[in-house]
Amino acid sequence: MHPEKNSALFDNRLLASLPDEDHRQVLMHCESVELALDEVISEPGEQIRHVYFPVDCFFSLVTPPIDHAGLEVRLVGSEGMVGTPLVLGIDVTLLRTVVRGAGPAWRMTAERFPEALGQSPALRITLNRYLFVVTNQVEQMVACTRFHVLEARLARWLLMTRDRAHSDHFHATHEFLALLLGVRRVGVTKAATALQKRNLIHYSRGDIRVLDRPGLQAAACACYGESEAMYERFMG
Amino acid sequence: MHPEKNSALFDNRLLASLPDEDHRQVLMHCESVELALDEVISEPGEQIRHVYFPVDCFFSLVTPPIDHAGLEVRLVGSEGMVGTPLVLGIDVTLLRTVVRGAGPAWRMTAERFPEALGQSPALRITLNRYLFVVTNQVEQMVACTRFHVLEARLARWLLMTRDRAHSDHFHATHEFLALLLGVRRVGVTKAATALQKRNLIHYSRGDIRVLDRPGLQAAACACYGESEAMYERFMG
DNA sequence: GCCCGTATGTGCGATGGCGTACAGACCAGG
DNA sequence: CCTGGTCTGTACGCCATCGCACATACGGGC
Repeated sequence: MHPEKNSALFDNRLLASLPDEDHRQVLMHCESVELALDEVISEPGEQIRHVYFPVDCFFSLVTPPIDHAGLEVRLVGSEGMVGTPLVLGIDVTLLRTVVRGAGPAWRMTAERFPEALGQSPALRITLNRYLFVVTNQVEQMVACTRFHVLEARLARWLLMTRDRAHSDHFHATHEFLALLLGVRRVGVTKAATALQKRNLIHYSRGDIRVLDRPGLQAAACACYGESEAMYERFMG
Repeated sequence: MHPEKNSALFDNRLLASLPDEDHRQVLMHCESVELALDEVISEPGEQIRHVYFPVDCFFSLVTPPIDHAGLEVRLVGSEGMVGTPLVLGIDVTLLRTVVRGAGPAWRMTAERFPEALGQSPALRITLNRYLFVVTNQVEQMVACTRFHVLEARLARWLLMTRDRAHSDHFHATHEFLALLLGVRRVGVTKAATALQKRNLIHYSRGDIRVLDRPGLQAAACACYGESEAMYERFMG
């Protein structure tokens, strides 16, 4: 665990935005769990058994491989939830969900979740809004992935991960990043080297550190800011 | 209008799947409208005034331009609806919606829509499922746009449009296709020429005709089949 | 029947990413 | 302290697409 991290400072933002009464009621349905790095929460086509409200951990949601390997389409941290299909009453997921940052989360069983939704209109409204935002972020990502060069996409990913890790310091090898971004490992090495040479980041054997956040944001595509702004506009 | 087309044969699939009673009730809230080619239904950020259930017309939903021009992320015909954010209780859209195939649709005002949703649980369930499918199709599209070459993507687009136009014959210039697919016009010309040389399609000055559907499907990426299969699995 | 605008075809150098191969660098465990 | 595995750096030819420029082709309107 990184010393600069203090989980007690965080809560899940979706739950925190609820009125106290609803907040308490929802948490009564939840249990507190500690998630381990690289733990697989779901495989494509599987039934959803729990929804997760990350407190100080985060997840990577990856498309199933069809022709090629998968591709990361969402990064979910304490600003979101895992198990969104259940908000629509659907109990399967078509994405692979992996823990990318270890830490605590609230967890609710899929059986209890509809009950919680029924009890708290505020929860319903919040999660509906969240679904809207996420959907639009993914739509945006289609364009981002199409138009933006790897270096900018990598910078964006680093910023998004930094935010969700609540730390400038986190873990990901070039090999792994290549899988998430849908490019060759060598491509990541080149892009990462470029960012490092500009003193925006430092890395070594999977150990990544963001040195210059504003600089990194300048190197990233506008999608980063757009995406955050969209969240704040509808959820903030 | 194309002679091979007969609108009376079609209905909106989402509405058609409802129990008779619900179907009738929903239609009572609707008015029948005839949409014209290139009519703009919404611009990014605008308030939604109507939802549309296409009967024999179809729409193109395009992301807002950020760095680059937009990019088509959805094609909606009689298998779907326009105005999906309202299903989540949100009355703005962040996409540009344009009529790509003229024809009839059912239309309901944004004010009446929540009422209709409340009256018919079957409608609610159907539209929730539809949202789930669409979301996953867009996620898939991130990967498709990333990995597949233009010729395959073009073939896929032609097949999807053919299905939604209910005809092998429809209209789109290379210039326009380039905008939707996020590539140069010249790229579309090259890809389309290749498909034409293989006798899969014929085109001339924006007039496109699919000659060999199975052949075109073989030329398209697997995403086409996957996408259709996903719809059938959850909506069929 | 000519003309002009729209649509399509072609050419050329540049570039970002691909696939593969191999070399160095670092760390943990025997 | 050596060794083997993991991670990172570099090299080379190839390909899809880019950006730009220009050439042809078709067809409706005067």
